[in-house]
Amino acid sequence: MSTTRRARQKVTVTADLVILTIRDGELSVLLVERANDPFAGELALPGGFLRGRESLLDTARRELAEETGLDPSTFHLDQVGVYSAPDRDPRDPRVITCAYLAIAPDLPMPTAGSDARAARWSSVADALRTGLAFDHDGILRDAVDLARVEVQFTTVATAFCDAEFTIGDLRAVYEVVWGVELDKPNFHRKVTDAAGFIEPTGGKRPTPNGRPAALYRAGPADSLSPPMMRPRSS
Amino acid sequence: MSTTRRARQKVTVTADLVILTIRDGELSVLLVERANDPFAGELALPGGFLRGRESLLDTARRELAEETGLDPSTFHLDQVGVYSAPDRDPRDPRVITCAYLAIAPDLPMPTAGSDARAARWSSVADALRTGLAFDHDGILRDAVDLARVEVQFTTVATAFCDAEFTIGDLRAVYEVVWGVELDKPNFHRKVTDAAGFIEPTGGKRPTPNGRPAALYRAGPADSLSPPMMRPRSS
DNA sequence: AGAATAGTGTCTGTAAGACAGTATTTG
DNA sequence: CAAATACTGTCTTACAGACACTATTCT
Repeated sequence: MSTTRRARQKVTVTADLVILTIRDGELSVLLVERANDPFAGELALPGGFLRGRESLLDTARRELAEETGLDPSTFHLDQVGVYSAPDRDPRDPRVITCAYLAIAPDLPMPTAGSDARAARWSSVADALRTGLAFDHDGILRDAVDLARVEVQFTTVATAFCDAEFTIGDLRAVYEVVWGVELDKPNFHRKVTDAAGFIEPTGGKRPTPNGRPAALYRAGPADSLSPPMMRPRSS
Repeated sequence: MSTTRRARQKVTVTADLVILTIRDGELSVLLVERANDPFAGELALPGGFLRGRESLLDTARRELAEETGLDPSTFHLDQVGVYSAPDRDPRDPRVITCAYLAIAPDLPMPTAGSDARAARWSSVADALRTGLAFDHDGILRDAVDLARVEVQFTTVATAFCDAEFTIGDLRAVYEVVWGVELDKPNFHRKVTDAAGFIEPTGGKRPTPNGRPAALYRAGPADSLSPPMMRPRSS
């Protein structure tokens, strides 16, 4: 932290959110359609300006509550990183953003109780194919990469599920996030043996045609050791 | 990225550096003694203000060059994270910083050709015992945690070594960074089997009293799969 | 020769991956 | 009963960890 006064400048800071969920078997992200320039009419990640005496995490939590209408303390939020390229905002060369990754269950949204902007779910593949405003393509890619690593080493995969879920639900999370197929028997053994990952509730969920699946809830552990193994080709 | 103008504010942004190396068998960090308030006379991480049209990575690289007098392109730089608590700088509630981790070999410094500030190496343990200015204790802890993870999954451990190094040198890096003892034979087999991690130069380095060790250089791989296994109790 | 350090071989336990087989439901 | 889905058992292979052993240098 230099003490020279030379060339010190003030910049605008925002927090942007990558809210991921799984909808219809696809990894999906919450996007907003921009009402104003720059990039009016294009899709972008939700986000907002750092205000008052907030930390950036506070900003992210506040925006998350505004977008989803839900209690932000129920979400898992991780810092993805800072994006500070000088021309990422064409109207002001000095706007930097800090991106946060939020992982959510399949919500009954879009965004009851949100602010006026049109928010919608989009599959990550579509979003990257179509392209997003600013440098949000890169942010989204980085956030998805982070999510892939996080589900491997932590128990956040359960944050994609409802409060009660089956092992099949959890396996679907890994298959969608990693884009692979996993062996059902081995997955079952692995997650039931991982201490603190999931706990049986005692309940069962009927299946259309077959043996009902036991229900589980998230366990107390945060990290997984040994981690979930991702099939090679990382 | 909201388009409302309400409560938008400008803040001062800095990049702080956690430059780690191994000196005398201890994980060490480059610190500067602050000349001015706040925290005049205390030790802090080197850093400086975002200038002109730089990205924060540019700022970090520039500061790194100023502190070490070396070509910044030779260093490995990783973003640790953003620190934006509202009162982390007692004189201005709106100074946020982005911390970067740099990994360096044991340099012939302190800081030939650096700017006027008194820079010195300190062991990480001492730095955390004594305490640093601002929130730099927490930043240092986070950066060390990141380094511990990075050496596990990437080949950056070689960045702690000189251009040519022995397997014993590399093992010492892991032992110091992780604070553990590793089995020599197993470590040797593991790193020589890891594709692209290290390459033999053909040379040998004499030892004071014993068989000379073969010399290696860093290989082309960036990531290690399978990763280096860290003894349990993570 | 003996001490010291580098490097190899071999055994064992653990866990991942493949997959056969069993259990529990609906029609 | 057949079909479908959930779950269990077992075999194989890969690899981490322990550690005995060999190799090459110096005094």
